Amino acid sequence: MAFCEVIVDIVHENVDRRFTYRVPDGMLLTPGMRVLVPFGPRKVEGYVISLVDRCDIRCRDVIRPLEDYPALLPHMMRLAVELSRRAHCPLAETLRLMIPAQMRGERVRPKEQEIVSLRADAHVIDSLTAALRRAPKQAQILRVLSEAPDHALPMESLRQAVPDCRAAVNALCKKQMISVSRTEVLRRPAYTPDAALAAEPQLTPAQKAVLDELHPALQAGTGSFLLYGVTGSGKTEVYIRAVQDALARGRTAIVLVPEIALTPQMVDWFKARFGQSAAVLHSRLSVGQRFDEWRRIRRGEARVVVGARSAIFAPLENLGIIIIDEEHEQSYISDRSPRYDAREVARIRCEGEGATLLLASATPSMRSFALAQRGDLTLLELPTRVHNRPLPEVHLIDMREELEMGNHTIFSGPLMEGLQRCLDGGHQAILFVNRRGFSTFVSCRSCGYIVKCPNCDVSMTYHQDGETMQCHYCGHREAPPSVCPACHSRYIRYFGTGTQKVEAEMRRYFPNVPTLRMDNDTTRTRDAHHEILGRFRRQEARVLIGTQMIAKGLDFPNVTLVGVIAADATLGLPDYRASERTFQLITQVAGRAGRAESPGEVFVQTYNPDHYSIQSAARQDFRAFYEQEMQRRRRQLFPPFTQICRLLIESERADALESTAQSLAEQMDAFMLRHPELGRQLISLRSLEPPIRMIRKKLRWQVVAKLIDVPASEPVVAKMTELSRIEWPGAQVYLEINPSDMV
DNA sequence: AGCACGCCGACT
DNA sequence: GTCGGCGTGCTC
Repeated sequence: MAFCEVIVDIVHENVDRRFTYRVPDGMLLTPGMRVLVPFGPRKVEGYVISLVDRCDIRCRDVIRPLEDYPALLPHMMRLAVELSRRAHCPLAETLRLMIPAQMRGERVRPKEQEIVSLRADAHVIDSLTAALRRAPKQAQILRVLSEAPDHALPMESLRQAVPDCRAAVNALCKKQMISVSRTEVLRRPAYTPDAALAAEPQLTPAQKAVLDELHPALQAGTGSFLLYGVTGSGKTEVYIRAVQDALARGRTAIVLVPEIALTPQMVDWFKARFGQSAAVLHSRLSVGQRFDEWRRIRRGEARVVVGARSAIFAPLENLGIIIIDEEHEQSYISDRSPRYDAREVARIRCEGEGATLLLASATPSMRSFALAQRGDLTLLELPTRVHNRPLPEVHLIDMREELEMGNHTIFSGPLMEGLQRCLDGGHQAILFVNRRGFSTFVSCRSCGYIVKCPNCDVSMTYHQDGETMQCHYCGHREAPPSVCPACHSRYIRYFGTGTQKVEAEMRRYFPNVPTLRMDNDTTRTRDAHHEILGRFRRQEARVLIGTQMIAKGLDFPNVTLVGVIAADATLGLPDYRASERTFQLITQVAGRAGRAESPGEVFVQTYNPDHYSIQSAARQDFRAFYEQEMQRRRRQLFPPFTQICRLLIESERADALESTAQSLAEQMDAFMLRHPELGRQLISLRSLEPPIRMIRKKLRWQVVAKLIDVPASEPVVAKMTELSRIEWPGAQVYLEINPSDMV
């Protein structure tokens, strides 16, 4: 008798264990296969964990396998187990990460196509067609098929060549002259090969040196590296060569990039270099395309996977290397449950599968660089740009001085002059602004009243198009008031700068210069991203104005000027990483300038010209920034020296909010009291109001624990995880670990 | 998570 | 007398 142990696809503690089912005679099951099983009164999907040959209790039969192959490879199952252990979540939750979401519930299936093929030999066709004088359709079909490659055509194409051929096809089938078979077709994303992209550039000595260090590690299937390469230093070519190295030894590779950097140009480029063996997973694929790419990987047909965060779960075997580009990006942390950090998953996969890990960035994260300093990662460097092109010259502009000199516009004198020079020289410019919209707040000059969103505790942003105020948290819109709701004065004014205002000011000072704006508002539609960048590349506009999304990865050879309108906008956020983010943003955006022959110039406008993150970004001096920031983190007990865990509570009702918060704080206190040995792991435990007290009509509160870093503090995190998973009456509780902001 | 079983209020 | 409220408990 054969039995199998199954994890049912239900995410709940109560059923987070193995259930044993009988494998009916003749049913072929292996571990990793997905099955349909009876579960109480209903049928649920499940994952076969193992096969066993005896079972003590009476058990029910597996209904059927969902696929005829194991969707989960053994090492992927081990990965799911490890992740569920670390995240304190049910195994079903992490098993779900290992397959395309649509595969569950059979919401996506393989696509099949009817293929019509000729059964007779080619040389008998002529005589046959002659015999079919009275059946011209049949004759035509035979002729078309005999001219087709392999004497076969998809039914669809045949129908195009020979309209209304159904009856004739059936007749020929009966005569056994042709046959119709069903074959699976892969839905592949459209791609037109571009020979120009396929060229192999000559490696610089620095690139060669980096690859020489990677080579032995790849050979041994070990090693974790941090590649610190300045903007424009040719990191991508290093990735490609390292992947080629892995493929050459029969192994496979994953290249993770931030979704925002997965532009069509980038996709085309990887396909040009790796052809059919590359699978590209990005958010613009259809459900079917994603599923088919996944299966191509699963079958070993694709051996290089280029994709965003979730591609870290690509079902590759024989993994040789994982490369994570723009390693510092927050987008590698999943915002949905189960929360995972793709960089952590990569580390686990590399260790478990004997692969090399390569993290890379021009602005490494504090955490990774600290690991490199400690020797847990091997530091590799590309300190100069390719072809010895200089890093752009950065001018820091003190906007307080501009104000004193009577300049009340958003452009400083030096930026204006620089823009004029750049445009006169026939070049292009990028202006970076941190906020979308026109003005960041609407306020009364006589009483100081600030218009707030009725659903959220935040100020409304004025948008020029449509003359509305918008809430960037809940999307609420309303018309701006003409008189102050508080004091009835008519002195309502708009303050702060967004992308729309910069666009308007550009029109005012440079009326004949075409501009493009790229922010959340102009990239709503499917291909808007691609389209805007395409137009800028074709020089249809001279100036590109945009938010974060233009800061990274873009490579426009004709851009010689980059302007940062308000460099300190990110500094004021309630986020221990605010300085880090500011440094990264300025450095990355500055890196967009002077990437080809003409040198670049960068203008950074700020009200805090003395701040170390702005100072070191202006000098493009990562190490100086790193040293200062690490000192501050150590002094103020912030990550990576500690771990911040926050229980965020949301509720429509103040009483439910309060009672939940109180109960959470009490339970944490009680837990700490019960475990005195954990006392020294806890730096602080506080229950306090967050900076934004309401979002979408939901009141908010937080219980924040500051802990000495893992693993000793793990039981505290486990307790907080447990508390966050409880159903709280009238309130939602979310656990965040080292949250990206504390609003 | 779902769904059944089970024990108390307002209705044909 | 029944229909239905949602509390508790189980699912191989």
